[in-house]
Amino acid sequence: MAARNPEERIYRAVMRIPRGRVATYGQIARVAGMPRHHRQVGRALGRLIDDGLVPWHRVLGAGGTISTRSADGSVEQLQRKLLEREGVMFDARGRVALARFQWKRAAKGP
DNA sequence: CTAGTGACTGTTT
DNA sequence: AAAACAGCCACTA
Repeated sequence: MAARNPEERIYRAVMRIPRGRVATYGQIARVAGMPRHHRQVGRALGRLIDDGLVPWHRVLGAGGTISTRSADGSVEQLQRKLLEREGVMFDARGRVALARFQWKRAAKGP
C-alpha cells in the first residue's frame, strides 16, 4: 500500500514518529521514500493545518535544531514546549540531543 | 513558458 | 566556525 502523492507519504512518515521521539527533515524524506526531498517535507508541513493528526512538532532541522518560521519565534517555543511535554530534553544550545531522542527506524532485514 | 521563493541538507571554500 | 554552492520539488507572479 503505497501512498499516492508525496504529501501523503510525508504525513504518513511524520505520523509514524513515536511519542517522545523526534526526526529530521532529511530523515522524514528518507522514510517517505524521497532521500533528497527534504525541502518538500518542510513545504508540505507548512501547508499542513494543525488538526492534531500530524505531530509536526516532532520534526526538527538537521542536528536537532528547530527551524525558524516566525519572526518572534513563538512557534518555536510552542514546539519546544510540546516536545518537552513528551519528555524530550534540549541542551543549552537549544538543540535536541539526537543521540537520545532521534527516531530510529526499525531495522528490517531484506 | 520563465523566474523567484521556501519549516532544508550535505559538501566544499 | 561561517559562508557559499549545488540539488530537488511545488506553488505563485
